[in-house]
Amino acid sequence: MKIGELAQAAQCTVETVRYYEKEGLLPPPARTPANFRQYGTGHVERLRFIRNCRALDMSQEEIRRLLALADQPALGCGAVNEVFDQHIAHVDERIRELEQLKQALGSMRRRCQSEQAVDSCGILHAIAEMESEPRHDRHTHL
Amino acid sequence: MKIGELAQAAQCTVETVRYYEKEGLLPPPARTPANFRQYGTGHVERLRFIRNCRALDMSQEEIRRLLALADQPALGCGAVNEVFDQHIAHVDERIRELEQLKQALGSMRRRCQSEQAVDSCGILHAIAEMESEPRHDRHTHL
DNA sequence: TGACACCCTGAAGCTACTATAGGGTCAACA
DNA sequence: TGTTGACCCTATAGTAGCTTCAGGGTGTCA
Repeated sequence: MKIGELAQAAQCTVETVRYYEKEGLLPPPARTPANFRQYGTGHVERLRFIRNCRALDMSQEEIRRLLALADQPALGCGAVNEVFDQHIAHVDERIRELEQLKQALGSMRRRCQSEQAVDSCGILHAIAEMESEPRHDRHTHL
Repeated sequence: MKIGELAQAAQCTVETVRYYEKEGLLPPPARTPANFRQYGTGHVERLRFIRNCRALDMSQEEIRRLLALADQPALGCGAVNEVFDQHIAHVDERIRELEQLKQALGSMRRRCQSEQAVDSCGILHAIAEMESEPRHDRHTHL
């Protein structure tokens, strides 16, 4: 099958397919005499796997690890579970961060109930009065 | 004050300061004869405001809107509240998305309790069996 | 005079793609 | 036979919000 069919089978665009090939997630397929990419069912499975991982918000790096593990049938799946558990932990952590953020935003929002001049807007004052802290870099991609 | 002092006052790097200038969030300051940037207290306030907004996970676009509103003291703060409320809504929505994701990941995780060969790993099978859906693009930056 | 901390510009790198430009291939139809 | 249209190709640049790097200049102290 050609790249357009493959893309449709995995519900993504042809650009994404070519991108995954360039990134080494999808192996380069055979070519027709006219230099068109030619794919088989193995490619469909692999691409769908990648897209499903992305739908679960995994990073390219996590997917790369999963694929490498899946490619070695001799292995046990302990390492797979580990990658998965780490991903779940990332999601949990991001939820906690956002819940905290929501609290902070809510209490700032309550400082401006009525419409007033911007100079005396409680929200703008609340922002200005925050303690500037060095930005803690995110350890997740979510 | 020079760029290094300004950066320290707002707990960010000098590169970030120069970046904000290039993006138009921070107005270009005067220069010394040696072409060094020279800042005053107004710059400190504005930079701290920007960094505090970023600490609240606002996008550059949201910050740009807030600054434009704050720069017009004649205005009422209704528009400010609107930007803020929209941001809160973004956070809420992202939390809901991640909660859903967490549910999905949890039920997949339960399909592989014991260590086994990767071929029969419940997690890998669960991923492979997912319905590939076209990716819905995120309407928030979070 | 040298060492060192600080400043300057411009360009490239990060993630996961998307979009664009400028071209080639192939089957069908007039 | 020519041409239209759907598809394919490569290479490059753009997105957000910075960070890092290369290759220089400036200012102060010993």
